[in-house]
Amino acid sequence: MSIAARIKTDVEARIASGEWPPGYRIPFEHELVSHYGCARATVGKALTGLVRSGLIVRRRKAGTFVAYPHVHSAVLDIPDIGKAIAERTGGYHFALLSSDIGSDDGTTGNFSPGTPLRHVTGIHHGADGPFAHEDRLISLSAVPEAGEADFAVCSPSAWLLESVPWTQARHKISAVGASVDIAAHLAIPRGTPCLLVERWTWRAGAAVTYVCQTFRGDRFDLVATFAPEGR
Amino acid sequence: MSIAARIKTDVEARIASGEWPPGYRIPFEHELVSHYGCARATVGKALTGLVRSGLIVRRRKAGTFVAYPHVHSAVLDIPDIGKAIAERTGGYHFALLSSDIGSDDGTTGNFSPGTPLRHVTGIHHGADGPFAHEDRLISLSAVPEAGEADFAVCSPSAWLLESVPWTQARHKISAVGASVDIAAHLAIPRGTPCLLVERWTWRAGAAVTYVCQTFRGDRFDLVATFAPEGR
DNA sequence: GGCTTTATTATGTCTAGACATATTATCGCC
DNA sequence: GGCGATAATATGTCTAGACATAATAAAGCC
Repeated sequence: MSIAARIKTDVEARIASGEWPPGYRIPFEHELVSHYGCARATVGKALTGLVRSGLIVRRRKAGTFVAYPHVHSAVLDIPDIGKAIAERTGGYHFALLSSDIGSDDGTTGNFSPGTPLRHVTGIHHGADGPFAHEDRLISLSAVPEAGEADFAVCSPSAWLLESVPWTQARHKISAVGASVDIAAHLAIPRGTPCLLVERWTWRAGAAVTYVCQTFRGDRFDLVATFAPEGR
Repeated sequence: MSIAARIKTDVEARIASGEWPPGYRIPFEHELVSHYGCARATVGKALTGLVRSGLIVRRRKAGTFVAYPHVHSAVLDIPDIGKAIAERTGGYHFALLSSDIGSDDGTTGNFSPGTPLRHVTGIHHGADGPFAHEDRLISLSAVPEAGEADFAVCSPSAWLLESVPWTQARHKISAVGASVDIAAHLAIPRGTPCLLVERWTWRAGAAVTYVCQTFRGDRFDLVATFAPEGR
């Protein structure tokens, strides 16, 4: 493994572990240079790579800082649901349906069996009515603070974005007909086509949260733009 | 604009214009060094950036080559439909429904009015039946060769992937109920939830193709993995 | 010819500097 | 205190080399 790659890995590990939280100023280049005993260009290469992957931001004279996590990349923009709805409809609020604490029974396959979980369901409302249903599991072993959070005040999506740095995410996007339950919550007829977005998020290899969001098909679509760097 | 950025732009322009087609061996580093009068590290930086964006591939001793275009990135993998279907179902063929030549009447908004177009529709079949419906427009001003291509032999998706380097693409993903027409072609009841993927592709700023693919919701979903470089 | 070994070569990574640039902090002035 | 000029500093970009590495081409051998 090259020196630059090692520096990258080390910095990533500290960010993933939470040792260097979002907003933290990581060591200056010259400090990393003396720590690793390499040239500044090597440190620069490692940090430039981390900027590209969105883990850090750099400002001249000020230094290099851990970026605030956000669920999007340069190519597929899946922003915070609340923001997206607010932009489209001009209003937004999250209505909590249920919230309880349990543990993974091993049947879902999303977490290791026995993992303590917070289970939250709710509805995302736009200015003109219900927009999406959300069913979320949060691992309390990965994020113990989630046990205390009041999701009636702050939606789980927004809360997690603020609090937990993620290192890996996977989305599955499919089309389904609304179930009786979901249809009632979204005020649409049963069987109406809906966009189902499932997202798994990991931090440093540990599963953090699994969410299943059902969007009204007539009111939501995902847009992905591919314009590789600088094109 | 930095020297590295200029080199990058120049190389991108030649690839986008078709002057350097897929598979073409671009000048060696030392040739670019003498052409731009800069250090090898600067050329290396520019080319490394192009590797990351998937525009070129590099092989020691052999040189640097223009990559074959593919509709995917490190994060959102939307591969060739044919391949995807073949992998999932174990078989694949494309059945041409219609093929004609016309021009943009200005109502769709996908191309400039008057652009000569080839309009193709067809069905993607897996081993166990119809899988997706495709409705495609190809700009004959951007890709004149598309006027001659026989899409009964090679599907438009595969043909375009082989022939046209793209520089920008946009996807819109939504959920819809199958229309009467589409339902008949896909052998599903009318109104069945389907995943609608629309894709616009550009080359060097010029619209190349627009495609609207309707997938059976029960047989297809998209998966996007976010694992920014090295994570 | 077919095989293995060797030399060549283009890229991959690195160093130890240099100068440019953006931004912040400080100093002096009013 | 408020404001503008100035100095300090971290990053951005670059140079001219160096050695490592992987892949190819050539040479030699059976």
